[in-house]
Amino acid sequence: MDWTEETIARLKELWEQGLSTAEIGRQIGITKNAVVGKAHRLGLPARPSPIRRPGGKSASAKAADVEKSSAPAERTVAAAEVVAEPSVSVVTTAPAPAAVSVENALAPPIAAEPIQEASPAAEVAEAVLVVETTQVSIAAETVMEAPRSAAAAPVKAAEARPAASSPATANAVSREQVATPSPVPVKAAAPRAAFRNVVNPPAESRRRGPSCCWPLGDPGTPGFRFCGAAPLAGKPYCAEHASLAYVKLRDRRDNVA
DNA sequence: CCCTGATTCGC
DNA sequence: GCGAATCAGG
Repeated sequence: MDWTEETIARLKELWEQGLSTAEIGRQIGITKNAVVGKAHRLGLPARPSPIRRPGGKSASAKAADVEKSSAPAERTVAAAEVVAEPSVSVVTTAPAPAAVSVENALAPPIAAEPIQEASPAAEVAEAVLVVETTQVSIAAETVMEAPRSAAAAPVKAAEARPAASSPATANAVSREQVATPSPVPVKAAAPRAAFRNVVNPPAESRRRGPSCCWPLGDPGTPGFRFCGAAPLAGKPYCAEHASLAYVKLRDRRDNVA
């Protein structure tokens, strides 16, 4: 691993976001050991560790430590949370499961994503509402379209995403997983892009407040920027990029970028 | 078993 | 400096 400025920056960024070391490693394409090692060397703030090593504190110091253990909370939620999503949405009933086979249903269709999470800002709530209603129409639309397009388009979408995110196998799916955006993160598959245009009207570019930090373009080059769309509550990415970032896999270790 | 983060230590 | 191996708690 050559630690370029970009990768270090990315490491720091993800570290500050509270991602687990393993998760950071997956996104950067290195092991968690490398992440921890580097973070340690960089002097990044330690996380609450699940263990105390013999080299460190005495046994008596243990009791004092116990109570301070407050976890990074939100991070732990992310995985489970996304797993739940496909079944949650009002809209999910319609096209997704039908179009994508059960074991590929990992790709929570965009329609399944953003809805219920509590949004701090009223502004966001509003946006969610818009999305929600839009989704309904999408769903209806897609239902009608399904007979002719289901065989081709949605399935392609399902397999295109993981393939684009990493060269690894796309079919093993049972757990939640963060896939690596390759250096240049992935143009979404065509069918998804179609959805996206409806679901995310170009309002996002002028939003204020938290913004999706999915990198677009090559870091260090003029065109590089971050997505900037409104992120999902509690996530660093917008709905679109969260769906790229969180991918189900049977075995995470197969998916290292 | 799975997960987690931290330390160690050979390279 | 790097990171695999290892540890140890949940």
